[in-house]
Amino acid sequence: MLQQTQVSRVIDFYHRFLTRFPTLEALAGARESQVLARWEGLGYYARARNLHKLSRAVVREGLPAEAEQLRKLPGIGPYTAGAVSTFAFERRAALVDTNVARVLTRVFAPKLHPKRARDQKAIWAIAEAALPRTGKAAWTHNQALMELGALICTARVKQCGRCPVRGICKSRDQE
DNA sequence: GTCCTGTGAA
DNA sequence: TTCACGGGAC
Repeated sequence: MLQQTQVSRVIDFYHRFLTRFPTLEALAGARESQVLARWEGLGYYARARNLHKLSRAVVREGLPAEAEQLRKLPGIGPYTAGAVSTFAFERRAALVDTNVARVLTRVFAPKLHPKRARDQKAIWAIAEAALPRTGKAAWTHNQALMELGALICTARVKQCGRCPVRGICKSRDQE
């Protein structure tokens, strides 16, 4: 649900969705039309169809922990694969969403453009290089990167004065 | 108009 | 590599 969709918009849909489909088995057993009905208004309906397909695959074969394996599931791209691997399994996996891409480019590589397709490889390379040694530390590191992007290093009004990494940031506001 | 915890198809 | 896909907030 969070793919290209703000957290504040997802929360209500998320709770209503889980009330209707409390388990993966419940979701897998539902008709696609029922799943789409609960998605109505959220947009990007391919996500609902993919999630439904995914539930059936995972009920059958289980949920892998490695990003490379997660990638094979419908609707799971590079970002979600990394997010599930690190947040659900505490693996040492990199993740780049729109927030992280913005934070990493601002801090380490101001010449890269976070939205530009041809810069994505370089941004992922930075994300890999910035990863701490252990999976547990990676969990915290990735959470911190995303929170920094969501709360401080935001797209419109960045709050450099409150930023914990302003000392090493290559895009910090001059005071 | 830009942005949001992107992905799959062309 | 580029593009369509939703909808709401700013």
